Amino acid sequence: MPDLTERQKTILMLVIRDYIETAQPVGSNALVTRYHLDLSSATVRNELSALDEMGYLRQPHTSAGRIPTEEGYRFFVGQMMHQAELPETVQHTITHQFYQARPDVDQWMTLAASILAHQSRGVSVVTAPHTEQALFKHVELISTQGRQVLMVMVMAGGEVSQQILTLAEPVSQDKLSQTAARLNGLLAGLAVEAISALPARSNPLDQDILTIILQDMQRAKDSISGNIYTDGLTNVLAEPEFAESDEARRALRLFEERATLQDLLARTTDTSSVGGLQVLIGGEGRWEELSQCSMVLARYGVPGLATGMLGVLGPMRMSYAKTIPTVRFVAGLLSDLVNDTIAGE
Amino acid sequence: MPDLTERQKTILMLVIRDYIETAQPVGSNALVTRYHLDLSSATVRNELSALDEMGYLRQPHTSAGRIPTEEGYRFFVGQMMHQAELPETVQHTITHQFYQARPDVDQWMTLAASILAHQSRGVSVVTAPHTEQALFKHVELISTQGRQVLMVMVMAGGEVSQQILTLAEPVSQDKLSQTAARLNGLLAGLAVEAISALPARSNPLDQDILTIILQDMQRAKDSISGNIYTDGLTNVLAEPEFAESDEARRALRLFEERATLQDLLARTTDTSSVGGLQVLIGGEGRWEELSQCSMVLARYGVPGLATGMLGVLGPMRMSYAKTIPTVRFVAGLLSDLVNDTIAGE
DNA sequence: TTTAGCACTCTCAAGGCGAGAGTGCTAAAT
DNA sequence: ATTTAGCACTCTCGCCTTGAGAGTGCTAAA
Repeated sequence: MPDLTERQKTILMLVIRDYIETAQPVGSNALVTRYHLDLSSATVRNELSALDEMGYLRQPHTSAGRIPTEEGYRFFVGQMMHQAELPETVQHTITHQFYQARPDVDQWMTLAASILAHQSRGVSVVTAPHTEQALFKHVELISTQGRQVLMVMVMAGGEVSQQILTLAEPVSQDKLSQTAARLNGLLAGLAVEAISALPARSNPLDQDILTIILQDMQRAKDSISGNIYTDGLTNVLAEPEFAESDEARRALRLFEERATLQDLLARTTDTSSVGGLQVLIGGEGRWEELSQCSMVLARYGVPGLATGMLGVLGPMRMSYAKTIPTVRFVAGLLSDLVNDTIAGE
Repeated sequence: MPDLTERQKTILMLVIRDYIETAQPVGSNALVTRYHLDLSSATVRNELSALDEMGYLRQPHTSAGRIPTEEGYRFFVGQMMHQAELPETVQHTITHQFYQARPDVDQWMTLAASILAHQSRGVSVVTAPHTEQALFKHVELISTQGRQVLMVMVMAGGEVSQQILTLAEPVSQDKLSQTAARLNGLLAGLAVEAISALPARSNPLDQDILTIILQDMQRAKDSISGNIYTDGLTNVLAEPEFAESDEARRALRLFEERATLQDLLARTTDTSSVGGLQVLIGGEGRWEELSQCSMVLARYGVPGLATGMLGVLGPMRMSYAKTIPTVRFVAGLLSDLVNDTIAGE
């Protein structure tokens, strides 16, 4: 990271911008003619050589143009990170789509994934907002048929978990309602730890349901509460660097295996950093499968209460100039929505 | 469809089986040596020529081996359709996995999709069981915060729809519970038509909720109630015929656009045909995107009450011998599960 | 410090060539 | 009337060569 001269900076930025557009190695001649530089190609050549030596650029082979290294991309992203803003018209379109959708977490997530994928031409991933505390709020027990009972549990923050239980013997709806009422009175506002510390209930039905509730809350707390929404998986196949599709397969498989993906998302951003973007370039050595890819990730929501993740995966030469502001904007939008839902008003 | 001699049939079957394995055009010589036929290559050549003329086989170019036409695949599938059975050990493994999963429709669907994709090495698609009648069963209204209310509606058959509503002004949980109780009494067991025929309610809150319920039920009736589960999207990228990935992209895109996929599923199998398999070869002229693909589809569930679809997409030379029995078996399994859930006991 | 000039390197597309695989046809064999 | 052997023919595929083009690094002059 020795200091670059202003001229080196601009040249580096131009090379990367050009390569992102064309996917072709860019040479000194192309650079000076295409961007009307007030320099000769020879001068540019010297600078390129310097940037090469400093590790920002490299040549796929001798006597080809330069392409960015991971370090180069990092510089590029660092430069543009703060300046880029989404055009107002696009902002309006996106906002509009959210207000038109049904007010339902599932819809929002799907929509967010769709918008991210379309805007960035990459693969999008969104996780539902997830309560860290897992505070009990309300439970309902609805008899469906015979011994089958539908349990719907709501946690503070609006997270919902539903499940079908099979009881040992049929129980009337009345009795179920009473049980639910008792539990609601008992558990309202409690966290997992508080609930598991409670003494066992005398009523066996109450105790059974309580156990299930505890399990569900634990699960809600541990995992990125299940659903991961993705979209645009085919976009990446259109990119020339994935034409032989072998690299593409490895990256896409990562997106199919939810467990690995969860791990990646969990490790990447800690839950306190809402608002900040993270750009992961080339897997950062930790994810073999992503060695050819980049990800732009952000956390949204209300820290400490309910947060989720969203991001975009693309080739390393993805259009950061478009992806970064889009991710940032959608993250902000989702944060607002979560805020509204939690605040109520 | 002129009649084939026995010898022609066996040769045709062998050619197709071989091509499915190797993805290479198969010639007369390879055929007779690899399968120890008691014939000379010249004889086989004559038969191949005949099968070619009848439209079951074709040559990619003069003086290459033969590959099956769509008609050929249809013959192949027709022959094996009835004989193929899944090995018992595999049956047990699959059954076991279902009994280990949580008893939850969402889990079942995910699992079914995963199993289908792994077994067939293709792309799987599963839709949740879907009530055709949409009979109201129960509604719950749970105040979450301020004017936000969580509505959970259960329909006969166990289909659940949940939604967050924003009321014009805050309403207490007591009042919500009363409203829910009133509506439950009023609507229990009614179908959409009966509900929309009801006179307007005097209580404005009741009327509002009623409207929402009606919307939800209508939506549940119309669409394949939302979720479509897929898995194994990357499998298809491993197939040699999709190496240049352009064909693959078109097919996969179909799977990403849920609307189109729903349309395809809806048109393909009518809801009465539970149990029967459908094999769609080469898009059958109706789906341009699938011109290089085949799909094995089945409907599961209880006809008239709750049915869903499941299937596998693969290259036209997919392993039907494995895919068909797998799809059939999983369809049967899901039917049983739906049956259990509905019957209660 | 910048630039012009030049020799050098490397890729990439196009063309040529030979091997190999497979066919269709004809004539002999069963 | 089938089946088979033999043979000429066709087409692909991999390999090589070749020439054009793009781009570099170096040196020496501005």
